[in-house]
Amino acid sequence: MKPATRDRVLIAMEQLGYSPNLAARALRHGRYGTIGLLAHRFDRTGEAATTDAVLRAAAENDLTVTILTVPSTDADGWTPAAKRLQHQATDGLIVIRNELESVKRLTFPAGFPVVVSDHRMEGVLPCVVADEIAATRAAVDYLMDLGHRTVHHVAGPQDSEPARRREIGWRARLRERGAIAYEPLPGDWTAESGFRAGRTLAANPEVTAVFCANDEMAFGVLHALHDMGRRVPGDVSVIGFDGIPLGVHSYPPLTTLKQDFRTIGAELVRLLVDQINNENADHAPHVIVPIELVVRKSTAPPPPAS
Amino acid sequence: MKPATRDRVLIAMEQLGYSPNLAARALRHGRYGTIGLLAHRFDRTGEAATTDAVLRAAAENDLTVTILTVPSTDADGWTPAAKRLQHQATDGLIVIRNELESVKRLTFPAGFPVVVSDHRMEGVLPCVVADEIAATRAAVDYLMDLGHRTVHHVAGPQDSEPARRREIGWRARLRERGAIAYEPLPGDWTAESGFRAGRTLAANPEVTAVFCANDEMAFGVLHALHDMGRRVPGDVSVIGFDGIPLGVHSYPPLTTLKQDFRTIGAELVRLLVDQINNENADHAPHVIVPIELVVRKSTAPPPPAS
DNA sequence: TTGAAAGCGCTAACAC
DNA sequence: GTGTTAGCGCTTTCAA
Repeated sequence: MKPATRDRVLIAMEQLGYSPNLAARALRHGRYGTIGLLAHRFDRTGEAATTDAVLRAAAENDLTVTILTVPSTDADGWTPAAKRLQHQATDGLIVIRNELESVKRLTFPAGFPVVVSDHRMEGVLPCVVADEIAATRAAVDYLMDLGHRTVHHVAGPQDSEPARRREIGWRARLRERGAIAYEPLPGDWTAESGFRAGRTLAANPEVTAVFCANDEMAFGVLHALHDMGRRVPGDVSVIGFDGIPLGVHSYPPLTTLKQDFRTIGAELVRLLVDQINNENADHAPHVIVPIELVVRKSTAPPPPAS
Repeated sequence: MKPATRDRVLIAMEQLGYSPNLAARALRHGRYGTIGLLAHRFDRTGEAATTDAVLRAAAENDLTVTILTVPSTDADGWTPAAKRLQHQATDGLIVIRNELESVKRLTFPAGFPVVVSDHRMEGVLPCVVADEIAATRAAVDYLMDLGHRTVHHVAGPQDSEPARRREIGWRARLRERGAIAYEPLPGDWTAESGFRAGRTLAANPEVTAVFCANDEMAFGVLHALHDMGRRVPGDVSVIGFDGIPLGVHSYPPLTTLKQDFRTIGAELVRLLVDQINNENADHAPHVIVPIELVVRKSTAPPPPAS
């Protein structure tokens, strides 16, 4: 076909407002050019950052992303959602943020491409995870090397696997170094829960270092510490987790364990595309993305008195 | 058909891993059961919160949401993206966060359902917008009633319509009340840009009140103010915009203009569904969502010396 | 009540 | 190179 003819057709398409019918194309092709993204909420750090990264990576692969939120954390919420999504027009599914044991309950049709960001699926499903154990070790080491005798912990919700791993890594490292691991304070990822935990911590003069399972809770802890007249980092050091942008401008700027969400998103998409194309030699590949300790101003050696 | 038979079929479907082919159904039906969401990025406050709300509302309407990010703010980025999305398998499109005049350039096939969150499309396309003018008036009134002689402004990017409206509202109200509107400091929504503006403001002893076009920049301003030894709210009052959750736990907790993202998302979906069903009597309905002034601890009367 | 057939819009294969 | 046709999997209509 002559280029000129081609152009004329394109122009005619434009004028008539014609565009190919995607449903028909998908029907013929057996592919939708769309991947599903299953998560809990999209207005929180981890989900939002990962979603953004997945969207970018998908765009580079000429894939559209269809999103399905899951109403509640409770186990029953997941399976119907997964069902619905797998019955949607998608070529595969990315599951992020897995609370509880819901993931184990997810059953997919044999051969339906799925990628998960959950440690518990190692070897079962392809997964991409952050190296949370190494990160918490680094945090504990950093604080103890500064001279702190132990590190207190504000934990995430108990039904969250990432929260569990952060707690496990923290406890294990303290034990290895012969420090006492005091019972962690319960949190639920929100700054509000961090604030409550912070009030308890602020009232305890023994506390010189606090490791929070995410940055939002660290914000709450900082707030409580200020409210109760304890100085950061003079009296108490605080370290967060995730590396949210606002952490650069908290008061004081927050030392944190920064996740590489861009890489996580890119790897999730890569693994899924491999599966869709049947290009994965490995049955259940497992990518570990490192986490970086970013030292800012909320951490310092403990006060001399202590 | 007997209920028992029905159950047996359902069980067989389950066992065989059968699920209806959505592409075929969509082809037959002429509907996809999917709406498109067009935006810029999803890891920032406004986008993320609105996205989350749209997702919830869509779920309630048994609609799936397909997302397309737009690589850059620049005008050229939008039209191809919109094209791609309108060529996607969607029954309609929600466009959020419209930078520049890109929206005007968006042309859709006649009758393609679209909802926009942009003031400039009033009367042209159905739109849902926040009442930013009223909000900025409230902010200026609140600060001046506290005794401040004027209010400085850290603006958002000039190519953003919301940023422009916030600036216009602020300037107009100051004029109405006979106060001087000093040249606003430029920002780009990031805390980093707020930090830079904050350093300039902190160096000017005349400054007693600062209105920031979003909360993230307010965080940066607070940081700069602290760094340079100015007290908040003792020396300088700071007010933000959006009402992000972390604003409750900044230091000090941030007075802000809180947007009702949930309502915005719900209305966007409602208007779109109306269009898809041809139920809109009004050609280009226009919903205005109010913004609430939330007073926390970053604002107070000016210091007596001033 | 049950079954058969046509057709949605596209593309790949095949015949001209 | 150009034109025609069959069929993807579903739903709806019409016939038995």
